[in-house]
Amino acid sequence: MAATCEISNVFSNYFNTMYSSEDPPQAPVPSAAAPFGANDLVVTLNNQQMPLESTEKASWSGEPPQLWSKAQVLDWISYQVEKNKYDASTIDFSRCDMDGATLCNCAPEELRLVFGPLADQLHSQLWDLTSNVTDELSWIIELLEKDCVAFQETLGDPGSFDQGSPFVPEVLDDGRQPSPYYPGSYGSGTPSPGSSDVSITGTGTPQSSHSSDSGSSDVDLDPSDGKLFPSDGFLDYKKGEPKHGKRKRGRPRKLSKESRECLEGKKSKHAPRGTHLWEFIRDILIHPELNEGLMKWENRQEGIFKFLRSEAVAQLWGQKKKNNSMTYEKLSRAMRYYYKREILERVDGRRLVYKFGKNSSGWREEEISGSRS
DNA sequence: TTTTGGTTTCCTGTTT
DNA sequence: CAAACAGGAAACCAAA
Repeated sequence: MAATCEISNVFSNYFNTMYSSEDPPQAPVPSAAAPFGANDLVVTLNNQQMPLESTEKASWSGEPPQLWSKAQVLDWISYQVEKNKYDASTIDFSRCDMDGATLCNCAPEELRLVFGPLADQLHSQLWDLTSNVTDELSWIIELLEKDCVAFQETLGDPGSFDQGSPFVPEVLDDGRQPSPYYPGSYGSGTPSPGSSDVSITGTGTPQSSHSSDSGSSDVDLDPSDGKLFPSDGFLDYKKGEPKHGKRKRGRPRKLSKESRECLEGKKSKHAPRGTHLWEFIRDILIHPELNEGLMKWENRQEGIFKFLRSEAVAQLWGQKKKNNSMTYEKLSRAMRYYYKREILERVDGRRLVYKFGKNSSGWREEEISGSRS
């Protein structure tokens, strides 16, 4: 039960944050490659007090603007006004009496008449929302639904998660409690905005040659792939071997009794290449509103960061790769391979702490803001 | 079809 | 003692 609620919260909050955290005033955004204005989030880094509390769901969040009611439109406008510290007295609210569809049809000039200088901001936000919501939404909803089923089935079997459920908040090592929700922002397959645009604007490092593939949309959940977390028990699947024919990637696990249970018909298809692990990590880090409790910067300038909830991050990565047996141990092995490639540098003596290396990109504030202009 | 990059999995040993 | 860290080895898979 707790787990189910947790994951629901995760995604609710994911929506809230993703769809409510639009462009800050200082940076309007041509982020075609940045789904749901992901880059926007970056610049709000220091704005800890978002107008909308992360735990509070905006009426309009998670819904395509075209479907907003008049009330939702007003909510959204109020939110924008507040977020941008805009002087609401200059807005003619009587002219805001429109539903989402009408709002979306407004030309920038019309918006300007009503909203003045805020209009461009609104228009750009609206554009982002309308163009980005759909795919992500369906992807995540599908994931959520399946997760719910799976988790509900899990509840009677507390031991199923040998790593412990990442959705149960842990006490952070700094003594803090993680946010009340599980910020599963990334796992939902954020199409790694930086992996395409940010990487390119980056340092022209070696990986940029293939970052196009890694940056391609990784919203790779084929809607027809209803077997992501099969309702007949992904937990069985997670421990087991895939269906006959193809073996699960990686070194074969030793056959356990759980494995054998899975021999019948559980999916084995792995996610197509998408975001690389380091990009996944980076993207969690550069969305501070979403990753609260998962990871944090130790030193943003130097690219030093720390895992706060290592197993949760690993689970999220596993979700993204459709591999529910991912653990921090395995994730960290992949991280260690990055040392050689200088995507990461060692940080000796500090547990769960890593540092971006010279072959990484897209995490520096300059790069991020640079890619937006 | 083969090669290759990027993991994933497993393992043993070491360090914190 | 548990959790992380290290890094070798082997396997997998998608893309080139």
